[in-house]
Amino acid sequence: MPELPEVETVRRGLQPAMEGAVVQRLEQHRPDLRFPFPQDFATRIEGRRIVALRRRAKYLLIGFDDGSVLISHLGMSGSYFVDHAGSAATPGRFHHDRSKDKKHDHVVFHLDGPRGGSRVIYNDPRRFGFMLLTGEGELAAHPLIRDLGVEPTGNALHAGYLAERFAGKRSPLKAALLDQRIVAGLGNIYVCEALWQARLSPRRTAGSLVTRSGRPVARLEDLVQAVRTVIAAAIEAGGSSLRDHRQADGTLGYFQHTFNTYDQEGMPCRRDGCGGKIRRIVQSGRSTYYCPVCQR
DNA sequence: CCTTGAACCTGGGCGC
DNA sequence: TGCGCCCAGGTTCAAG
Repeated sequence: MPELPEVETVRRGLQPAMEGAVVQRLEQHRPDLRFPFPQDFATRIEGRRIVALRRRAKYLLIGFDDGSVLISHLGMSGSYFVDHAGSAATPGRFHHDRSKDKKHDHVVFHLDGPRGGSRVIYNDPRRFGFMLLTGEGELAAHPLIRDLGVEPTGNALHAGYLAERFAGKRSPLKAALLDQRIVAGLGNIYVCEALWQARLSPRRTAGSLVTRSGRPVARLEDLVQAVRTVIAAAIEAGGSSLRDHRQADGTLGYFQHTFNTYDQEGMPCRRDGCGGKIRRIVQSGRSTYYCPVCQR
């Protein structure tokens, strides 16, 4: 589920319920996810007011009034759900569908906010996600945050930057774009989509987009534009809805309806006049989808 | 430094 | 109905 656009969608969904709210009680249903929960997790969170909900790459950052910060990563299957106390229950399918997953509700934040009480539930069947506590002062130097590359949404991502990072790299473009130390927040889906958009082959080496003197080749600009466009469109659409991904308010994201390559093996390429067929290959152990005809 | 592959964990889909 | 296999949005660690 969660690449950058999904995490951003989660952040926006949680913000109204969480910002300004006080954690009355923290409920944990197991001792760990991918890592053990922080020492005295509940004690350190209970009674604290949430002052800010931010995102860096695929990390959700929950800031408290005492300067502590909860770093939350959703792994492959993590999701948050807001249960507004006292609001009219959404009837039917949504509650019904969700109930079967209750055994994977691992953490519940009981909140008392300016707009009344609510529960924020973290669910994660595969438990690749995790939660850690750090301080505002130590955040930038935290090992998980320290080495992250630029956000794909801002001006820091430009052809000159990529040229510098790609120079001399023999690894495939696909792997280079998945490297969180270069561009932070891209994942398997959006890398495939961006490469299709830029007409670049995932198998081409990253270094092939840089001249010997270290300057960006013209097509590197296409790649920058493609990454920006794909990520912006995905955020706009509220994240993708692969399998059971839902926005925090329970509605489904719908970006999946516009995938040009991801999970489209065998389908005709959607580029006008291309006539190619989408192919699936495996690169560094993960599926890559692309059109061998128009992506070069 | 570089790269690939396995590992972590559960669930869904498919072939038999 | 069930079993076994493969696959899945991510990241880390070991080995070559």
